[in-house]
Amino acid sequence: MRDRSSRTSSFSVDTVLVTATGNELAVLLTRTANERERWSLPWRAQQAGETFELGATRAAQEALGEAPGWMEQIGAFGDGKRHPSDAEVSVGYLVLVPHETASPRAGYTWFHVADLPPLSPRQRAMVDAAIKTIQSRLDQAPIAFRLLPATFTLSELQQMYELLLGKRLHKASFRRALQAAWLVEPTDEWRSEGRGRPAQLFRYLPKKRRRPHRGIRFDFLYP
Amino acid sequence: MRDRSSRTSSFSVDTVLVTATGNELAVLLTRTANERERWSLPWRAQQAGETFELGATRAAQEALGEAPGWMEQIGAFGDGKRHPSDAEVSVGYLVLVPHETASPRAGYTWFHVADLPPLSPRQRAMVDAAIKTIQSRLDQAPIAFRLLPATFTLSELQQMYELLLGKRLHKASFRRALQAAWLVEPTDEWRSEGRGRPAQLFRYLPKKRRRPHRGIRFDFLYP
DNA sequence: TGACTTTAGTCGCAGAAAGTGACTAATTCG
DNA sequence: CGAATTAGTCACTTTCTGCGACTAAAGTCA
Repeated sequence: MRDRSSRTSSFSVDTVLVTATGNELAVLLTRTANERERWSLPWRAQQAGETFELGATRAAQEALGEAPGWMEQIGAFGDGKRHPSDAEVSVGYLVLVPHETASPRAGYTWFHVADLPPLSPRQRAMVDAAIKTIQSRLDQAPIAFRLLPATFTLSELQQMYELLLGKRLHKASFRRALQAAWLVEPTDEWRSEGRGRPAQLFRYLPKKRRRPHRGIRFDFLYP
Repeated sequence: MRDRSSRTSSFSVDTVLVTATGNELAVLLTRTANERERWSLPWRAQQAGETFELGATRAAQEALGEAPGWMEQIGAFGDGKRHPSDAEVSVGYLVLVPHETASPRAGYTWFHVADLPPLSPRQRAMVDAAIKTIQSRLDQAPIAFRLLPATFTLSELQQMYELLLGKRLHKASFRRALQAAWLVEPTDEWRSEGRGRPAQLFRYLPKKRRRPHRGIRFDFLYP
């Protein structure tokens, strides 16, 4: 009855693993085995009866050696564009990796997003969609915290936001907004980073109460 | 070799057509032909070499008789959940339909989102994702305008936002925010709707210049 | 006709939030 | 010790939002 049980399915799950290195975003790539000199996102042929999430988790785990902390589907990609597999359709996942745990297995390399090698057109579209997703969900999901270690200084957090937003932020304003949102709680640890006054370490505080936020925002990004 | 060549491909494109009727959102459904008494989203088996967008456009066109004005992919759905077709994967599209042009062809019926008939689990998930997409992108894409006719009064626009946001808005604040965003321009037409002072008609003004909007918003929706 | 109702559209104030520069605090370097 | 460096806070100004009260232009009804 199911006449394709012997073949793998005709679609793949691809992962865009993103981390932040210093002052740039980076994406994890691996060399394609069969094709000519090319790089590829970590991907996986979808197994029957396996959820997309599980497939993406496995692909990420294979690349990093550990399970990712945060994942979100960024859509289905196909449209005849080429892909390392012969899959008709690829489901893309954005995976955020804290820099501290960003030690890939052999064969995987981080590339700055501004300086990516050629990818298959379909995977290139996925990377672009992933970056767009990061920026558009920055104020709706704890993205910045998933790119930082479990504890961090407020300066590190601010730098992360500046990287993701692509603009400088004022220190006092940043901290005031952070306080109002109840997003972090202080630990009793401090870190001395060479020069200057030591900084207190904070951790992410998942929000219980939601602010019924004021106003209407007509901040259209599209024309 | 391709032992299913007589069949259509193993994935479908499904459309969640949404309109706003008075004070509720509605989704367009059609009866399934083969299965027992059930309703279904308009869907289409994906043709080789056809983009998802084109497939979604065709499905929408078949249901409405005209091309949709705005569309956005809401993701890939599968995970073993049942679907009217035997497709392993379905790509979902959100399609917005202005109420004025919302006259479906025979066999298609609008259902209020609060009162949907049973759907296949996969399509039910798509509808939920579509509604979520509408609300989360309300300030990033001209969603409200795609649910209204080409010209509209500001009161109609405000009612649309109130419907989509699920809360009342203050008239003066709404209009002030609207002015600041340069989203609409007045026409020289007025509409007298029975009682009361006639209202000026406005049209959507696609934005050229983007405001570099102030501040950081930590308005996390998720915990 | 003229008071009353209904809807459209605007004004201005009070209070909240964001932009900003200057300040204090704690550490390392020389 | 003083200069340099980074962390953290304060206070003032500007901008934005909530909101009530106002004017404007139509219909309704006695």
